[in-house]
Amino acid sequence: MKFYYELKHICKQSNARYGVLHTPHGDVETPIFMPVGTLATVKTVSPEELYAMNAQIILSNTYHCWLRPGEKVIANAGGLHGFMHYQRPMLTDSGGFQVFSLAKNRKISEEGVTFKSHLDGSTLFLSPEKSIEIQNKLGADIIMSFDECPPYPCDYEYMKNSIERTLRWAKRGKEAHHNDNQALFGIIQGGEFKDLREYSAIETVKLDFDGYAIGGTSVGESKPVMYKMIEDAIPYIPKNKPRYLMGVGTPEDILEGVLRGIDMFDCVLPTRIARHGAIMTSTGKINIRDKKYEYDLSSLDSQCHCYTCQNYTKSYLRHLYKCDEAFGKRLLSIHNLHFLLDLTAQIRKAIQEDRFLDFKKEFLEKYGKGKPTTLVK
RNA sequence: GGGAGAGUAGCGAAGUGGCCAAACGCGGUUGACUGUAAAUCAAUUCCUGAGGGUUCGGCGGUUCAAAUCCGUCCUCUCCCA
Repeated sequence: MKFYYELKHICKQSNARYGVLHTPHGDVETPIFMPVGTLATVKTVSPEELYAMNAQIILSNTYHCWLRPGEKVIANAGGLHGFMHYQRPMLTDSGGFQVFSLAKNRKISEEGVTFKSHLDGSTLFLSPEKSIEIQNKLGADIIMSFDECPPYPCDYEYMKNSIERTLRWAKRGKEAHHNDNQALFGIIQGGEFKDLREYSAIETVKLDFDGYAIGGTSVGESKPVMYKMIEDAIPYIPKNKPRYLMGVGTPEDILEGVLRGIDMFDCVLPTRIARHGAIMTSTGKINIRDKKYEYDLSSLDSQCHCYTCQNYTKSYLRHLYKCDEAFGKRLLSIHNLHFLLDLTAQIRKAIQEDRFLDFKKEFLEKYGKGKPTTLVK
């Protein structure tokens, strides 16, 4: 079954859209948050737990799976789905983010990127073709074009050269992609430069991908800059294609993204900060380590229906955290993931009922730190 | 009864005349984390009116200066009887 996106409804109050991604492993309702499972695992959480929290699609990563265990091992097990015992839709990132996050260990050339392995120092070469080839073997439903995620801040000339090269890489990757069961998304870059964002968007769309991502976000820029990056690119992305804001994020950023017409989000934040004791709740972020929860027999969030909140107290979760128990990290990860998944579920409902703006306002008022919300349209 | 050794901040443990309010680790208290080199990193941790004040088992001494040297007492550990 071939991938396609179905736009179902645009909220009458904003650009927020409700739609469905049809993939070989099932449908995904959008807007959606995608938990990140870099090394073929959403850290500490089982597939069954992901199903239970209604995760519809998760991410994995080309670079990391390429290094360990290697794409051959994964292909041998029937791709990521078989390997991980996970049967819902999946997306793999191309390794483009590692061009940013592992910048100290890599060198970019026209041909591709030479990495010095962060594991053993060996020299590795990732090209657009190689990234696609690996992703073909990993077998995710959606794969990403190999790009350079440029640093922030970044000067204009560097950014211009970078996006031109990323466009050439996008073309090469598309030509190397020969699996009709996998959708291929292009990635729009351009940093904070409006003209470069627009140019990158226009040229990437010309290559005709199954969906479009906005990249180079959440790399240190301020929130207004990030929101502007979205606004600069969105008008050039066809309405009948899904839009994916890469590496985002926080509840506020997801709401701001949806407001501007984003359909897909992914972020390590919920799982990472859970392992570090930080918890997202309907009334704001808390840290379970804090002493004030020592005797607190309430759940993390009275509004939450996740497994953790149904069964465990803050007092107990604090104990697990302070003892560095793996079960604590798992329970906190389940909660944070559930929180963002539930947020996107509420968002979808609000959009269908043409009250997304009202929902956004109500949510942020309760969540606190309700940053200034720019109204669009 | 005889002999040897040891007592340092919440705990462990450096320091053995001035550079010591005292390394370091743990523990405690907080903060950060946005396509995961992150079960990580950072701050803080004697009291304080922030000027200082009171500390290194207790007390007394030597010295310009003591956690560090001397005397004495207390406590603990080990060995011999």
